[in-house]
Parts: sequence; C-alpha cells; structure tokens
Amino acid sequence: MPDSCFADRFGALTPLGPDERAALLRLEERERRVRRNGVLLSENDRLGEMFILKHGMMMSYVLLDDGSRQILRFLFPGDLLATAALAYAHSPETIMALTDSVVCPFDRGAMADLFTAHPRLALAIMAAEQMERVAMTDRLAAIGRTSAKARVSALLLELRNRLRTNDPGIGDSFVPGITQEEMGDATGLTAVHVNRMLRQLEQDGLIARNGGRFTMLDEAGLARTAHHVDRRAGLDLGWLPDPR
Amino acid sequence: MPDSCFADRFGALTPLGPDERAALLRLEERERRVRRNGVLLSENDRLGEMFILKHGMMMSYVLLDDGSRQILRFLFPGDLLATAALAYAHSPETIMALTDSVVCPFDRGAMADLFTAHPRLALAIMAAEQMERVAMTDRLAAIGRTSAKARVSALLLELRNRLRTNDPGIGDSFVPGITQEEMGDATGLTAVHVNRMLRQLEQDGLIARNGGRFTMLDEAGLARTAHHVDRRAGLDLGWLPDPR
DNA sequence: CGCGTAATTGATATCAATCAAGATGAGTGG
DNA sequence: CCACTCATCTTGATTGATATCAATTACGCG
Repeated sequence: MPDSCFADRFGALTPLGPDERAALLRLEERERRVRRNGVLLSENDRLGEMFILKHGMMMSYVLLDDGSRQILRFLFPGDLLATAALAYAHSPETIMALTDSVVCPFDRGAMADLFTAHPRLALAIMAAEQMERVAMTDRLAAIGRTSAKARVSALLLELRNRLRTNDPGIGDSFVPGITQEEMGDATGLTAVHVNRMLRQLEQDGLIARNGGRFTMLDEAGLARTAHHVDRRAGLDLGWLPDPR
Repeated sequence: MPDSCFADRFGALTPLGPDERAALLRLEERERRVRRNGVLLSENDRLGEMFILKHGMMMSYVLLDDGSRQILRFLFPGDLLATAALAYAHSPETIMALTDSVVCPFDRGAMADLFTAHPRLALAIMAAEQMERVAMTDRLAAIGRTSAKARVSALLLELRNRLRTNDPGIGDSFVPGITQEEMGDATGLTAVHVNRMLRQLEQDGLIARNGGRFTMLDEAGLARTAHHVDRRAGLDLGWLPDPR
C-alpha cells in the first residue's frame, strides 16, 4: 500500500476503514516540489486549492506594513495547508518552505467530495482542526502573557515534539532547522533577545547546544519554564462513530 | 419559523435548503441560561457537549500559573462554543458570560449526525471555523508584532464589527461591554496601559468616550493605527455545492 | 581562501509594567 | 435621601524587560 502522510495522521487518531484510507490517498495523487526558501503561496494570492504537506518542513507567516514578520505556525508532514481556501478568495498568509519539501495539491471540490462520501473523515478533519486551534490559543497565551524565556522554551518544546511525531527516533536531541531570527518571528521577540534567552537556558542547565544541534538536559525544567501543557495526553476521539 | 442564531449565521454565508435549516434548528432545542459573570465551562472540566450562543456576550480565556489571564476570544450570538470537545476530553479554556446569556447545549453526537445527514453544512461549519482561525492569526500577529496603541485600536474595531453583525443598528457609536481590565487581558497589556492608550486615541481625535459609550470619530484613521484588514470583504463560499 | 549568513556580545534607548494614590460612579442598606 | 462600599477608571513616578544600534565572531560553502 502506498504511504500517505495524511492517512497516517488520521490513522493514529482513529481506526480507518479501507474505503476511508483510499479516499484520503486520492487527495495525494498529485505532487509539487518546493525548494528551500521557496514560496508555495503568497499573502493575497488567489486561493482555490489546498495542499497536504508530504515531505519537509514549512512555515506560514504574515508581514506587517512596517516590514516585521509574525510566523503563525510551523508545518510538518501530514499538515493541511491553505485551509483558508474554504472561506476566503485570497490567502491571508504566506506559506514558505524551510527545507526542500513536497506538497500534494488538491482542489477544494475534492474536500467537498470527501465530506460527502465520508462524513466520519469530515469529523476527524474537524477534530484535527480543533487540535490546531488549541495549539494556536496556547501560542496566543504564551505571546500575550509570558516572559521571553518562557516563549523560547515553549517553542523549543513544540518543535521537538512535532519533529518527533514524524521521526520517532528523535529523543532529547534535535536540530530545530530554523534560525534564531525565525524563532524571534515566531515568538514575537527579536533575534538578539532570542539569542540571550537561549544562552540563559544553557546557563540554567536546561539545554545544551552543539553546532545547530539542541539537547534538552532537563525536559521537566524546560516544560516548567515554558508553562507547557501537554495536549496530546488529553486527546479523545473515542466518540467518533465506528468506521464503516 | 422559529429563529435560530446558528441558521441565521450560515444563511448569511450561503443559501440554505429547508432541510438544512431544520437540521440546524434541532441543535438549538434545549436552552441554558448563564448569568453575567457565570462560568459555563471551566478549564479542565470534562467535555462532551458543545453549545451555540443564542443571546448575550461571552468570552473564553485561560489562566496562567502566575494568575494572569489571556482572553482568547469574545463570543457573540451564533458562535459555536466548546468545539474542543471534538478532539479533547477536557476543556482547554474557561468560558464565562459577560452579560446574561442563553446557550443551547447539544451532544457532540448531534454534530456527527449533522455531518452525516448534511455534508454541505459540514463544509459550511468548516468554513466558519476557517474564519475563526484567520481572526485568531490576526490577533496573534497583533499581539506579537504591533504596538499597544495598535492592539487597542484593533480590539475596538473588532468589538464594534462583531456587535454590529448582531445589531445592524450600530454605527460609529457603541458600548463595548467590557472593562479596561478585560481589554488588557485580550491584548496582552495591563489595564493601566490600556487606559493610557484609550486616552491617546481620544487625543488623536480617533475616538470619543462618554460614560461607557465609545464613538469612532475617524474610523479610517483607527483602522490605519490598528493595521486593520477587513476580512469580510474577501469571503468566498461560492464554491460550495448547491443546496439540496 | 573569501564571502555571506547566522550567532554573539555590549551599550543604550523605549515601551509598557509596576507601584501608589486618588477620583468617579453605580449600587445597596440604613 | 444619604452614607458606604466596591469596582472601575485615571494619573503620576519609577522600574524593568525587551528593542535597538553597533560591532565582532563563527561557520558553512563555493
């Protein structure tokens, strides 16, 4: 059976029937490559298709009129991109590749077909959307109400966790794959201050760094500094109807 | 025909068939009152039902361990509450009434039934979810990357626009219905600083205040200070299949 | 080797938080 | 009707966290 990031994503949440798996696979029939630093979609581009990220790491961001940038989310395989196409004619955000990536474009009509043929998958997609929303509220609270050190810690934890989801081999040690500038744009800080915070986290004995590689020396301590809440523990999709 | 906030909300986005309207109405069969300052749902409460807000104004927020609060969103009639129930066993946020309110509780199973019987409504709900998500990214960018004055301006514009959606009689003049403390908790500022920013907006001739009532004297100027983007203009649900 | 990007470090500036009093105003009970 | 109380709003003085500015250093790569 051909692999599908998207089917795997949902398979981890709820058992999938063979028809369901096949329907998800059909969304990944086409492929498009995006090179590192390549832009898949710019703010205000006309929308019509959505994408499943198949390989690589991307990010979405908005630019403010003074040139500053707010990174909204980092994107990993299995993530759905450009879902704003469901409600808007033009993209509210830019989507750019952080590494060489592969995405699978599909028309929003395909989503309509999927919802019609497989209501249970529609519910699962809606549930995944809720997970995304809760992650966003966590980020909102972090940026609005926590210190620079907490925000940087939270970002490191989030990156490690998401990287690990796609590569279970990752333990305490990982390569974030983003610059300090990008960490700043994700956390609402300057690159200079991110640097100082990383340095402080090192001094506190929470992390170590070695040529781009980060190691969490005290994950519990880091989670405490970050005011981190582990949302995966509270997942519950048991209420979904049985697969057909 | 009995009125339904929820059906009205979607009716404004896309034409509804009679079956569809009836199905939405069924979600509002039960009612629960929540008094001002009453808590509908606390952080970590067990989830199972969701709610449609029928009358009143509510808010959702999280408390951090140092006691500070981040308000995530203000809720108005037609909004769907506690959608996290689709993915989580416990609430990630507290939902509290800002005015005496009425909500319609329904089991998440009812949502599953709706998705099964009316895939087109499922798509519309998904689209509404995208509107919510985009609003959240706008807030994230505001808090992460804009000045205190811009954030307060953006909040005023958002409140006025949402109030006007439910009461088209509202023009430049409105009563926000929240305290400066709450404005601070929504924008990531202190109440004291919100006060100074309001005062400055007054001095700039952008707003006037009179016993709790705000008047926008220069809406274009306010939108400029806020870096405001009008998202309603870009809505597009024309791609949805025709109602049955 | 040389070049460009990213990381680091120090000095200074600014915005917003904190601390501390009042002022205002809407209930509430006597 | 008045005194009282509590929440909210307002204002000033000060502190503190983070931004800004300005070099310098380290590093990956052609």
